[in-house]
Amino acid sequence: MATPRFDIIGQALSDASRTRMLCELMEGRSFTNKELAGAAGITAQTATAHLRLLQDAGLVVAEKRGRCVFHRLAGPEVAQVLEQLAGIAPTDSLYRAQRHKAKDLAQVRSCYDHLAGPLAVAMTEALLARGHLRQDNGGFVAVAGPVWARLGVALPTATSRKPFVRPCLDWTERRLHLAGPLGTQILTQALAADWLRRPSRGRGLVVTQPGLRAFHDILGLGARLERINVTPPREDA
Amino acid sequence: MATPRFDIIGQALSDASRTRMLCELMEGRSFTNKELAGAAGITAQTATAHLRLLQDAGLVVAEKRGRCVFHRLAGPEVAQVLEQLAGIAPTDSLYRAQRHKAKDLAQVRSCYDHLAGPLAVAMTEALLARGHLRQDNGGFVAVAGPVWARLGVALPTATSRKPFVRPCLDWTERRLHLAGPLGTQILTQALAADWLRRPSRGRGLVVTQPGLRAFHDILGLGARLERINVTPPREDA
DNA sequence: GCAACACTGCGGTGCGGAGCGAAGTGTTGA
DNA sequence: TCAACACTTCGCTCCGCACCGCAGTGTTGC
Repeated sequence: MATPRFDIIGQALSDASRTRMLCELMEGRSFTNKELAGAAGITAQTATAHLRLLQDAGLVVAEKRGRCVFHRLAGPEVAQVLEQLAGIAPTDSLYRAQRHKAKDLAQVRSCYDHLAGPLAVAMTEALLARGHLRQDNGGFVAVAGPVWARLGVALPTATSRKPFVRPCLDWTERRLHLAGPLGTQILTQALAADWLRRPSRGRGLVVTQPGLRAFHDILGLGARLERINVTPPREDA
Repeated sequence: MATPRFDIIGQALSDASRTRMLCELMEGRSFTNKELAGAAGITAQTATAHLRLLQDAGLVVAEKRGRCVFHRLAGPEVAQVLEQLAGIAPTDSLYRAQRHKAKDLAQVRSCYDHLAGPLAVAMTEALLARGHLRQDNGGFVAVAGPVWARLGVALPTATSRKPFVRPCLDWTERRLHLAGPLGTQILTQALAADWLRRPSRGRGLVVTQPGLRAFHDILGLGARLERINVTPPREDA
C-alpha cells in the first residue's frame, strides 16, 4: 500500500505540549530546550523527549552550541503546513473567543521567516497593483525597479533555479502574501531599519512611526494601515 | 494564549488505522463503516470509535441512509491539507520505495472531488497556455470560450462570490492544478463520457482510448500523455 | 578544582486509548 | 414474525506514553 504516513506527523502533532512548543517556534527563531519547556509548562526532561519526537518526525532540527541546544522549525514548508492546519482546526467557542481576543496581536506577525497577517497581504497587493510584482504560473516574480532598493531588498542578478518569491497562504486572511528569500529580506530589513519591532514574547510585531511613514511613502499604504489598527509604537526603550 | 489547536487535528491523524481510512476517503467517495473497517484491517466496532473521533475533529461527516452510515471527508479544504501534509511526511526508505512502486497508479488520480497528478497538471498548463485560463491574484479565472463546452463544463453566467476555480497544490508534482467547482465538473464529465474509469479500489484512474483522443483533440495533450505512461485501458467489461 | 548550569537517561506512576468479544438497537427483506 | 444485516454500546485487557524525581554527562565561569 502506498498510503502516505500521515500518522508520523499526526503523532507528533497529537500532544498539546508539543503544539505549544511548535507555536513558539512558528515565530521562526531558535529556542533552547529550557525556553520551550517553559512555554509548554513542563519540565526540561519531558521537553527533551518531546523535541526528539518532533525531530524524528522531521518537523524540527536541533543545533548544539556550547552547553545549549537550539531548536528551530525544519524549514519554511513546515511552517506553511502548520498555517494550513490552523485554518481547519476545530473552531470551538473558546478558541473563537481567544482568536478574537488576539486579533490585534495577529495584525502584524511573522510566519517563520517572513511577514504574515493583514500588513503582509496589503504590502503584497500594493506591490502587485503598482506592477513591481507579476504573477507567473501560480507564483510571484519580482519586476526590477527602484522600489526594491527602497525596501532594502537586493534582487538576484541571474535568475536562479529556486523561486526567489514564493506565495504563502495566510490562515487568518486566506489570501496570498510574500514568502521565499524576498519575503525574508523584507522582514529582516524592516527589523533592521526599525520599521518593525519584535516584542520580548510571541509572534506579534509592532509598527514604529518611521515604519508607518516608510510603508506610506514607498507603497502608499496609508489608508490600509489605518484599517489594520496597528499597536501604537512604544516610547524609546 | 491564542495557540491554534493543532493537537485536535493531530490527535485525529496520529493513528495508522485512521490515516488508512482517510486515504480511502481521499478518493472523494462515501464509504460505509464496514468498508472503511476492512480497508484499515480492523473490526467494525473499532472503526466506529475511530470515525466518531474523526467526526469530532471536523475531518469527516456522516450521513445515515437506511441501516447504512456513509462517511466522507468534510470538505475540499480537508483534502487539500492532507495533500500538503503528505508532502512533508518523513521519507523513510520503505516509504520511498512504496511511492516509486505506486508511480504508475498515481499518474492519474482523483483528489477528493477533482483530478490530480501529472494529467491534471498537464491539463491545467495546457488551458493556461491556450488562454482559456488566466491567473488572477493567486487564483485561476476561466475565460469564456468553446473549449469549456467541449470539456462538458458550464461556466456560471454571473460571477458568483465563491471562487469557481481554485488552485490546488499537487504533492507529487508540487505544481498547481484545477480544483473548485470547475475541477469537479471536469472530473464528473470525464467519468460520465468514459474518458476516465474508476477501478473498483483505490484513488487511481485509467484513461480510455476515447479519453486519449479527447484530451489530444481538445487540449493537444498527445505528447504529454505519452510521457505520463497511462495504464492501458481495459477491454470492455 | 569546584560550583553552577543545560541538558539527557532511567525508573516508576498513572492515564488515555486501540483493540476485540459479547450483547443491544434499528433496518431490511422473506 | 423472524432471520439477516449494519452499526453501536459496554466491558475488558493491554500497550504506549506524558510526566516527574533522581542521577549522570558535558560545558562554562570562578
